[in-house]
Amino acid sequence: MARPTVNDVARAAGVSLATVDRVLNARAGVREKTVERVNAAIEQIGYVRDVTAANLARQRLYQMVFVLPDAPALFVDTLRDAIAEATSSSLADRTEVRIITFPNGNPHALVKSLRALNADDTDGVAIFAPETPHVRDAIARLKSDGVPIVALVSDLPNTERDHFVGIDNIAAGRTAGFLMGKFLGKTGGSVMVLVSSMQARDNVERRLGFDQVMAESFRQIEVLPSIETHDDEGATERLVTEMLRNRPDIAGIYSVGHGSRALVDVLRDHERRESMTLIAHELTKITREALRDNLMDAVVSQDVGHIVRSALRVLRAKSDGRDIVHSQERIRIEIVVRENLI
Amino acid sequence: MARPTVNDVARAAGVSLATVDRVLNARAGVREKTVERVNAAIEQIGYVRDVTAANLARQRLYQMVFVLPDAPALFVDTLRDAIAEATSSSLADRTEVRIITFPNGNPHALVKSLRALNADDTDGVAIFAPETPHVRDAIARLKSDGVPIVALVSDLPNTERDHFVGIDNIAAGRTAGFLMGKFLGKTGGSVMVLVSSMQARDNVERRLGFDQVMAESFRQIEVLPSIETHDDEGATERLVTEMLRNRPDIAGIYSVGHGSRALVDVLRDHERRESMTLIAHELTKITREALRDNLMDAVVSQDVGHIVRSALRVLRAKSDGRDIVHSQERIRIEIVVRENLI
DNA sequence: GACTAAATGAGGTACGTACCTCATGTCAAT
DNA sequence: ATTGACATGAGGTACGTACCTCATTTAGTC
Repeated sequence: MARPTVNDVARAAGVSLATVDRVLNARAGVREKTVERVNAAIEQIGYVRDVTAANLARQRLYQMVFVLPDAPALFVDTLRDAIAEATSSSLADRTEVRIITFPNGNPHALVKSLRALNADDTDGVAIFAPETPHVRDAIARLKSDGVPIVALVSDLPNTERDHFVGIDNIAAGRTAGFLMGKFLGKTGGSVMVLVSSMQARDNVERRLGFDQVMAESFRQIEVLPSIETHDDEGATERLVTEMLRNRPDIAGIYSVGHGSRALVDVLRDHERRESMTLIAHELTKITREALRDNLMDAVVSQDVGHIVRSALRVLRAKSDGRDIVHSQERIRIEIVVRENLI
Repeated sequence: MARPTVNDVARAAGVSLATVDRVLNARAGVREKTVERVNAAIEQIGYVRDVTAANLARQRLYQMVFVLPDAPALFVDTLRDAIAEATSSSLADRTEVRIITFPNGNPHALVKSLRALNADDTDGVAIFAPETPHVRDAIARLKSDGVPIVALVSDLPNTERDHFVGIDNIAAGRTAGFLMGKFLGKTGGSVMVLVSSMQARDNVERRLGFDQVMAESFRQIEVLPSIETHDDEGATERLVTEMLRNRPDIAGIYSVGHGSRALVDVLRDHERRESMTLIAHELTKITREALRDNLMDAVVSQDVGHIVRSALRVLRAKSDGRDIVHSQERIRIEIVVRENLI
């Protein structure tokens, strides 16, 4: 009944402890046939390495790095808070977390930061950044150095990142579209769409998914072209105000990007506030208050706590060459309304 | 920089390792003043016990028990699957899981099962059962034996359970009500409500929340009295079929309980299928398919995987007398629609 | 069969903590 | 001053694994 140990493996394989150790830790100097015999024994008696004992013996300290932009969007702050919270309890799993911030929209600064990292003092990197050629190169270098890398929130599919921690943004856009369609109902109307930037992969994908659903299931609703805000709050306020003045047919607003402060500010005291259906992404202080005040109807979000914990789990696993449990690492697309706000 | 150990504490407090050990493990034979000195030193140098090393030394094996009904509702199977999945990886955190099943609606069998448990071979119990006087007594006995207990899915507030792992069911009902109101829109109509049993606390609370929101925000919708199904599929089919025949004003159906198979079966080929708004609880094989097939509009759910993992974490913490991180143990009320189905 | 290189074994220490024993210290009551 | 009770110290072993050294065996080559 008791869990088998390395000594049991040694006995079962008819070799010494030292040989089992060499096999387990992939050290050289063991004949292929012996390796097989040991592995067979491991299989047969169901040995599983005691990771905690191993880490204790190894005096393992995982040194992880999060790379984030200093974008003015509140979502990034939320993410940063989640990292801070994970850090406070990370001591328990021998994980040390550093955060590197790079100026928003400055790929050179980002690349410079990434260049400072190396395999000696970092066991894993989680990156939230747009995919540019420079970033691709920097990631390739880190990978060739043997540093595990995960993309955070926005995927980097054309790089060698080991894993993507975040939601399927097309599906997130589809979800927002479905809700918009259902909420607007038979009457229909037009929908204004605000995106941060058409450079940001997640924004583009959400818009794509939104349009898909609208075309498939809600033909009575007209979706207007995207308005790019570039996270500029002043500009956004002007654009939204003007749009609302000129287009009485607008019945809904879909905020695709990571920040919705300006939009909420405009609408809070607007005369059309009551009749407007508002759907945004990411649960932050702003969207939370807007939901509570019945100003916003739904928020499509992702749990940043999960994202951070998942990123750390995946990086630790990759760093140890272990497999990950995919079902546990799937990040859900959450729908938050006034009533299930926490 | 390195994490302080017991030896550092001993040095800082000016006592021996043995005394620190006595203090840490609450063993007798240490003067009050010395205890204080050691605790001060712990505080000052920021010592945190290495739980993994401690468990290794202690050869700790957490023996946890889940107590579940054999209700025919699919949700219980889903929960059982989640426990099975958690069990497969529980080896890593020295946790052994047993499942005890009791016949649905038979409190005596349940109490008999609980009586068989004792502090010697169980370090924690997670219970999903209705709160009856017998159950209360059984729980009180276990608690007086020093066994940590958490209520699962449905709370047992009048018992001495240490914690409740599950959602706020009033809020869950409110969420369902909000969606129903939004989906039905200005036109309104009547809503049929199906509950498993008015004995089940979670069902009652959901119904309560649903009615609250309807009364507050959607006065144009008439909510009909609850229909009790007692998880009897044949009876449910008859009741629903009849109701739909007699009441052309019904525009929505809210399924409060843990099972929706019969409801889905009736509606799948029903002529009014298209015009009906359907909202149910718990993501199972049945509701999942119904969402996918556009038969159901939304499911208000709770992640059983989280519930199981959270229950185990809480029980381990209680068993060690450690505090729990409440933010991590909060179970979210999830809204699942066709587009964010995983 | 002698030589060499590679493979394996034997045995140790260490990680941070738990838990044990035995010796020695302290203090107050007698 | 002696006794006894209690407090504390010293030092050990153990948990399961990593990693080290050195000796010994084995396999392959000539």
